[in-house]
Amino acid sequence: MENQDLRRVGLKVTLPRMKILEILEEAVQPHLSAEDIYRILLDSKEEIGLATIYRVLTQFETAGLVERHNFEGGQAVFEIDRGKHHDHLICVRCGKIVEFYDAEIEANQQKIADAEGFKITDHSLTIYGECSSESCKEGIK
Amino acid sequence: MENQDLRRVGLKVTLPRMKILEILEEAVQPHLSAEDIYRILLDSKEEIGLATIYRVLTQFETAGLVERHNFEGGQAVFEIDRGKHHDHLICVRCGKIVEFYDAEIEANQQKIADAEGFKITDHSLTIYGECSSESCKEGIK
DNA sequence: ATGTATGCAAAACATTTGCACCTGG
DNA sequence: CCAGGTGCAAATGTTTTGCATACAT
Repeated sequence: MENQDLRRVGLKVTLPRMKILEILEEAVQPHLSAEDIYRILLDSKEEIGLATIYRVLTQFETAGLVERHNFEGGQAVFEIDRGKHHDHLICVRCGKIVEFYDAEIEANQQKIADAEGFKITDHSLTIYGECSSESCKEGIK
Repeated sequence: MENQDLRRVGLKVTLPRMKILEILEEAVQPHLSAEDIYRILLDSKEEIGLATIYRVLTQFETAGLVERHNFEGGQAVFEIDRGKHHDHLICVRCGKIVEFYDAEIEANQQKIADAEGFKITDHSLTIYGECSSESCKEGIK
């Protein structure tokens, strides 16, 4: 129950926060921009200001509930943090996003950071490419 | 001689372009934002508009002369492309940037993309952490 | 009640664009 | 000369902020 998640991180349980958390948890495509969330809320007749969405997402990020990704293309996207670290493969044509995890890559990153005397706080690996799905090739998107 | 680089990619040799290319090639810290370049030009008494810098950098990127990186923190940074691909390790405290290359990571990325049916066009790996330099620890920056 | 949260509008940024003027080949 | 380049100001798109009002506890 997400109410608990909110209380646990010290945030009051309010309607905007619950709705936004719900959308992030249930989205089919879990990588959403603030604007995406705004549109989804409008579609479900919820009147929540865009400014509130940005504020809430930033609070969620600080609280560790969501991750913010700065992929190419202007808008940041947010994704619920389910505790399983992963990186992303993004199709530059259709926008499809595939998550992946590679233990060897992770290990090598650690090795490199150690060698340079860095204590890792975060890292992001994003591979851009063209996927092979039919709909993408046809440009149907 | 950078005049040749410019001609080679089909750009007229103009003062702004030469100056910007020169700055990118000679900078001690080769990862510069458009604003950084603007400031450097101002310091050397060159009156070049910020809009021109953005236009020129975008042209350079298209021509393959420079790479644009979207690290965290709003501004994109540009780096001259010397043909040697590498990734970045960035200190979140003092901003220090270390470049690295790891053949195993590269190979693993290719393996993952292949497995998902993606043809890689680009990729970016950035590790954020805290470096161990004395000046950084002391917060002198 | 009271400290927080929200909504709105305005501000703040980074980046792009329109347009009149200038310049390199 | 003339296509292309530049400077300036204005436009854009995203994200943040100030402030008065509304809400959770």
